[in-house]
Amino acid sequence: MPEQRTGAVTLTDVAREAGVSLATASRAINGSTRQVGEELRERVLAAAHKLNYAANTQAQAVAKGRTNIVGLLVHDIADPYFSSIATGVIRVAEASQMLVTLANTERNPAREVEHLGALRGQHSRVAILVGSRVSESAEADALRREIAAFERTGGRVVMVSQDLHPADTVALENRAGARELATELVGLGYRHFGILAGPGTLLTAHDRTEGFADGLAASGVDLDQSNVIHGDFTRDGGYTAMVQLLEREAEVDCVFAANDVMAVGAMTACRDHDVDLPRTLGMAGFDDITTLRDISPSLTTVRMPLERAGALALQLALDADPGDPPRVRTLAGEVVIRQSTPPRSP
Amino acid sequence: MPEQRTGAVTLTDVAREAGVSLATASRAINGSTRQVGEELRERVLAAAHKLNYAANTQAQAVAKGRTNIVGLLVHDIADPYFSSIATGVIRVAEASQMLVTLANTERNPAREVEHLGALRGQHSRVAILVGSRVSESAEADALRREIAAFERTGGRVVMVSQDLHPADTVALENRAGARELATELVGLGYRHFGILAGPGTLLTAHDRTEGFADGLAASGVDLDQSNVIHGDFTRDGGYTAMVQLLEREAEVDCVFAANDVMAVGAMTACRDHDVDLPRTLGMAGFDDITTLRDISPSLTTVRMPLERAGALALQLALDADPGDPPRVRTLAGEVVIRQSTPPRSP
DNA sequence: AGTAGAGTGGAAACCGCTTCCATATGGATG
DNA sequence: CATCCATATGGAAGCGGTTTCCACTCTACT
Repeated sequence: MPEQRTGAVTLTDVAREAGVSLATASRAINGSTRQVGEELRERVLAAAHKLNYAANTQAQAVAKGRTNIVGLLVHDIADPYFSSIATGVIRVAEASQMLVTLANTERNPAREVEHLGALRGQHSRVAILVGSRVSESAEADALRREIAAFERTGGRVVMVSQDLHPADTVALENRAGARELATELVGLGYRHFGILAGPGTLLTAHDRTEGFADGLAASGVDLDQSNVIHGDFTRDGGYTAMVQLLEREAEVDCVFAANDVMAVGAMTACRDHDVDLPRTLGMAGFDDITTLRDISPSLTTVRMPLERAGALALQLALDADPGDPPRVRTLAGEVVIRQSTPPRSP
Repeated sequence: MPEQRTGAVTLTDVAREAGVSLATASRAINGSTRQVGEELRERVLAAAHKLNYAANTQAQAVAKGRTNIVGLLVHDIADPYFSSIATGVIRVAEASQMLVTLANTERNPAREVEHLGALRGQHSRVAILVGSRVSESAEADALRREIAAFERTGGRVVMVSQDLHPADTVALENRAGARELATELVGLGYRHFGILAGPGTLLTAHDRTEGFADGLAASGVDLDQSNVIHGDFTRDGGYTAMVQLLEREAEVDCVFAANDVMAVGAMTACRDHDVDLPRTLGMAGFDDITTLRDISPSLTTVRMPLERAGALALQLALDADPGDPPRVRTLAGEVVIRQSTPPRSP
């Protein structure tokens, strides 16, 4: 019986069982450039299997100076936007034998910085930060410092959002998508728009709102700024903002919500207030989250390849050698017209 | 300039900067039973802050023989059932300074075992396995072995599902909830039921289906077994099963789906086939996932405290000392009648 | 004054693994 | 047959921390 501190089977146990040195056991099991003779290799593997050996990854990490950990920071994993992206990350991670550690930042930039520090302590090889950047520069500076510290340890940071940090980035084309959506909606006959804009400080929300406004302007449609309602970038935020918009009793024939989650909340608000969607009011969102498949009326939106964005983020980091300059991949959206915005005859 | 292998700031750097020994620096920063003099402690902390030191958690883990990692194994993080539970786990983990590593098992018991082995290699202090157990005993045996191996390393396993392994368990009361739901639906006037049952091998699906059938029997209502359709425990599975049920053209006035995700898919199938919910057909689900807030007609279901189940799972593990006998907490559901099952006059 | 005891600091051992380096072995070469 | 080189194996030195053990100082008590 091997002496036990933790009760775990160690490589020493395996080596003893197989009657070889520690070094040989290590080489046989976890591979290396060095060759191990056929017979010994098999003896070691048999011993490992017999003892049900699982290598201590922490010890490996300390010895090798690097890990197979990818840290994933999302605003809220229960939000389908983030869980789709996470799915993409996880898929690639599994294929590359990497472990994913997950944290919710709850849309708080300070927590994001804090968690990134934790990932640095963990010596994560990759950190993926998903979600909109903010416009406040104090937060951005703190993040920039922490990114630098993280990369100094040999890790790679990837942002899935706006391209404004010196790190690999999967940029989602918010402005162009929103702009195109606006154009199409005008083409369908809508003229009087309300916007559920999300928080002004979130760049994603801001870009989408601006892109949409641009599109309207380019089509010669006026936007009444007082019909632009700010609120949280969440389902509840959408609900609340929609209620506010309804209370204004403004003449609006179509509402654009800066993301689908808000749009879905807004649709429920409409239902609760006996607004007949889509007859009296058009509605459009952004992202094409999977939830939409079961929402009725089906929601017009801009489809973003979310799962792909997550997968791409990790691939970007894994392909890079440490020290390589940051790379940026831009993913475009595609407007999808559905039942929630039937053609209007003005 | 400290000599650099990885470029990371190490405790040695901090100690040198503060002019103290490694031991003192360790005691000052990461705490211990030992006291460190006020002046030295402050010098060390100042040095750590100045160098932006982040302790190498891998090295700590190796030295201490344990980690602050909780491994979370879910079937599919993009499924709101699992992401709600995950949210609960993450919340408690953050409060306890633990890191969460996440893996999707894709409803594959073999992958579950494999991942649990990986968590053992990671020396996770806690492993939380979320999701239905299966009835095949070969898989169950493999899992049992791996659980034993995991606990031998000092870790704690928690199941969120059925209580049939020697591990801490948060058991969700599927049978009673489904039974009560059946009773209430009969009370509302429904008599001819269809069931979208999920896979027969998944115990959760099985328990809910049986509980529901029990409830019908107790209320003196017959269930036509040919109206029990099996399918995947997913949104698509619900959609497909519902289509099959519709094609049978059986006389059914209410459908029970074994979980909400299936029910939501089934509702969409109904819409696509011009079935007028809830006028011509009642529909009920199970779980009360958050998505339901925005589904119309609102869905009758059995509310399970999912986020709480996740939180409880981790608490259970953290409260326990290694070697304590497994504890079981049972969480009951609560029937919630909504628009999808209006009263019927038979 | 002498000594026990508490409190504080540093040296060194250790955690489990990888990897550098030295050594032994065998075959090819002269 | 002696020499050289390539290669497999083992010994031992790290990796970055924690913790034990010991030395030392300072107080309190007889």
